[in-house]
Amino acid sequence: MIHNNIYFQIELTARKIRQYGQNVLKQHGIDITIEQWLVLNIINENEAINQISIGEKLVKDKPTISRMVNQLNKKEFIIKTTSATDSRNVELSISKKGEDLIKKLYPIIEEIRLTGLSELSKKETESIESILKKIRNKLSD
Amino acid sequence: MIHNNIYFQIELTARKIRQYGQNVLKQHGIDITIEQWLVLNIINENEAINQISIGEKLVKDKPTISRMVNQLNKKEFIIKTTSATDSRNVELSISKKGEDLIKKLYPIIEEIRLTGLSELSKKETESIESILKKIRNKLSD
DNA sequence: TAAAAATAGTTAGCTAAACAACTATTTTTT
DNA sequence: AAAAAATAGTTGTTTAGCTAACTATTTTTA
Repeated sequence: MIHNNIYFQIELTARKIRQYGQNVLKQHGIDITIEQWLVLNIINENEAINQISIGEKLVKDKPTISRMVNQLNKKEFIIKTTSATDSRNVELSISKKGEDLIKKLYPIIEEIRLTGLSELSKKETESIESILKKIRNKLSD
Repeated sequence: MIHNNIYFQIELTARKIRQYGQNVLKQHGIDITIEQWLVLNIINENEAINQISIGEKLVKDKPTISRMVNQLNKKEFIIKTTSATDSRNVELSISKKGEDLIKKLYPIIEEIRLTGLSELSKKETESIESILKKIRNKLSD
């Protein structure tokens, strides 16, 4: 049966995590998706980063990052300018509004993380990390 | 850092699995998505099933199933009729063309499964299953 | 039995993932 | 210096997931 399939369980768990997280953000009245938060957080931690670098960190392709960055820009959480030294690159930085959101979000994101992971022992944490990595490695050979 | 986050790793692994699987299907020249295959397989194993039941098995909502079923119908892999006893329900069954595809797909799907999971020990398999379940349960409280 | 509630399915609108094709620069090669 | 290749980003298309709103039946209940 399908439910015994590990692939299915991984995908299902990923969906549940996203659903749960999105729901908590909604309850707090926050207009951002989990994925957009990941991007915003990276921009906050890396001054003048470009989109390719964000893609490398999140393992996502150029169009996906491009669209998410444009969402964040439209919502005025970030500032997007063209690099003065290489006009192919954009330089992304966080806005005041973005900083405020980040501050508001930190405890909420932490709450989301703790909710799902709080009861995992150190051993279980290490175990799932290594098994997931093993699966990814086999699929990348 | 983001890569140490278990949620991120689960989501990343789910994406890798889908990418890898989709790629193998493409290499075999097969015009179906992984998700559509899951639906097709359930229809193959459950005569006259309706869409709600498929949704329950795959833990997906009505619109998602509706669209996937319509794709399969358009590609003529299934036959979709209205139930004679309750016209709210559809009755889905596999077509000859769908049966042929299923037969062709079984070894390919098995190959995809084996590729990622072959080096997991029985203990690792049980371990990841129980940890993923634990996470899902905590998120559903 | 008539009204209300539940059920099955569809449609619309949004985000994200993946791919291909494209523009516009910058760098490398010859 | 001119041509070719590489790089950064955007746009278009398709599929899937999610929510909300909708139609059309069937079942419940008052």
